[in-house]
Amino acid sequence: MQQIFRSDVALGLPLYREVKHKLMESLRDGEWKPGDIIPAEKRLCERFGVSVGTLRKAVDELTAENILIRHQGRGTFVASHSQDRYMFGFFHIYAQDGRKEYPKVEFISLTRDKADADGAARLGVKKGAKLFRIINRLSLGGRAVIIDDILLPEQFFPNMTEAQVRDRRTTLYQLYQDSFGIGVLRTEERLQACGASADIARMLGIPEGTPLLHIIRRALSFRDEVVELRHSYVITDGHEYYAGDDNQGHG
Amino acid sequence: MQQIFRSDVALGLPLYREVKHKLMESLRDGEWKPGDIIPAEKRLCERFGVSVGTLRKAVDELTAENILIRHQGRGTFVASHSQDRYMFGFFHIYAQDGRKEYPKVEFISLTRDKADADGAARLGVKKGAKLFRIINRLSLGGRAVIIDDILLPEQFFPNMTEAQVRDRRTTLYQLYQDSFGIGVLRTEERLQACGASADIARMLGIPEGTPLLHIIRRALSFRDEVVELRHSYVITDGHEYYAGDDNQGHG
DNA sequence: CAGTGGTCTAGACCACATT
DNA sequence: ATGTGGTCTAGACCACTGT
Repeated sequence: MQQIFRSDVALGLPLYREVKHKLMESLRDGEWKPGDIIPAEKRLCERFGVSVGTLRKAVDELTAENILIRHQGRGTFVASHSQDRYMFGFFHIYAQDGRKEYPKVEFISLTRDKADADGAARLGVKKGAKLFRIINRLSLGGRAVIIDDILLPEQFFPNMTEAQVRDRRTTLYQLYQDSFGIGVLRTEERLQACGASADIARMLGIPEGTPLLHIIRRALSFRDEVVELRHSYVITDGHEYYAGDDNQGHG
Repeated sequence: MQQIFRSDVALGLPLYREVKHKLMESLRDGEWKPGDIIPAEKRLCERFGVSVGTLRKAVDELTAENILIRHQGRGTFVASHSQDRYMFGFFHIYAQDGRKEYPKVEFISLTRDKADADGAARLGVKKGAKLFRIINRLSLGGRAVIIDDILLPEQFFPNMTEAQVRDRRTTLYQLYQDSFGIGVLRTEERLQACGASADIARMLGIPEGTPLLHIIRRALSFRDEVVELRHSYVITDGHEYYAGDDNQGHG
């Protein structure tokens, strides 16, 4: 029989949404951390007092959002940042022949900065708020093609040091996760074209004013806080940004 | 009881995938046309000899792909092209303040052309194959900001006339659907930056070489044929391309 | 082998839209 | 009142993984 009394969070929400919400709470509160296995479906059914079908529908949505990952026969795991996940879900630049390659990342600088009006609006902080600023140069096929200009609200990254950023052997999102407990759940990107500024032109070795693809990415946490604002400037005479379903590949 | 004998298409496929495949066949073969209502779930269960849960899982996937649309209490319908659907699923340009607006489309030309090497490769036709070429100028907020350069394999659009294209009061995808029976199911887009060519600069009233966002879109049919190749050139000093989940909006 | 997720069933009740 | 899709259940069996 279906249970009569629902949690007070329920406001006409389907039961599976309630369950999903409770799972998200457990994730947000750190009951299960990235890489952890979560309890078996049977266990979770008992815990929430729902049937398998309902539990599965909740987990279905979380896997579709790349928050959980199921492995038949092994269990269900909390998604964790890795190089592969970065390439799969966050890095959208391909060579024009369709190949995809992990970029060589060259650290240029870590500085302290303050939010200007635009950065503050995009980050959801006050103008003048303290930020870290990371600049990286990325190479593909042995050629420098991308400058990343990354802004991080200081509050989320206490005492971040240049050594941490320079000497890491992981993606930045792994660093955020492992060293600061910041889980980047999803990103949104806005794209424009711009001419290379003097600084960017110098770092990429191209003439000032060269048309570049300008990607403005916001990275969001579990709580929908903006934890990173990244401006990427891409030379696109040999590469392209692919916008399509993750599932349907780059054919 | 679960049926023992499966169709010969089944090669270890889950039953709901078989059902999905059969639904796709009926759509492809025109048993149900865009805008039509399809039989009720109960009917389809009988027809395919499966339970509701299985049927629903098949339909779930088709709705997630925007091929079918469910309306509680009314029925399930075949997705049909409309202005709203175009804005929702295919047009990704927003004003920088986040507003979205339907562009004013100004017809410039319809000509016959032949596929060059690049176009042939992208369209999946032979070099030199006959094409129609449409050029449109799009305005947002009263300002010309986009040039669309559209290539169509002649085979899919027999006897297309300038009047059809010029005088339509619908989106092009509605025209393809209503006048040629071509259903655009999905698109994929590649983005680059380029400098405005002399032609584009003249049509947009900007200096030659101005950095533009260059969107290369392929539109695919039910059969995964490329039915349209569209080059869009966008002025992005007041607008941007938004790449994010359709569901999560442009906040 | 035991435990996990993946699929499928048969039927119930609910919410919504139309007649 | 009827018919539609939306949710939920309780239990079965399959496929895969690790011991």
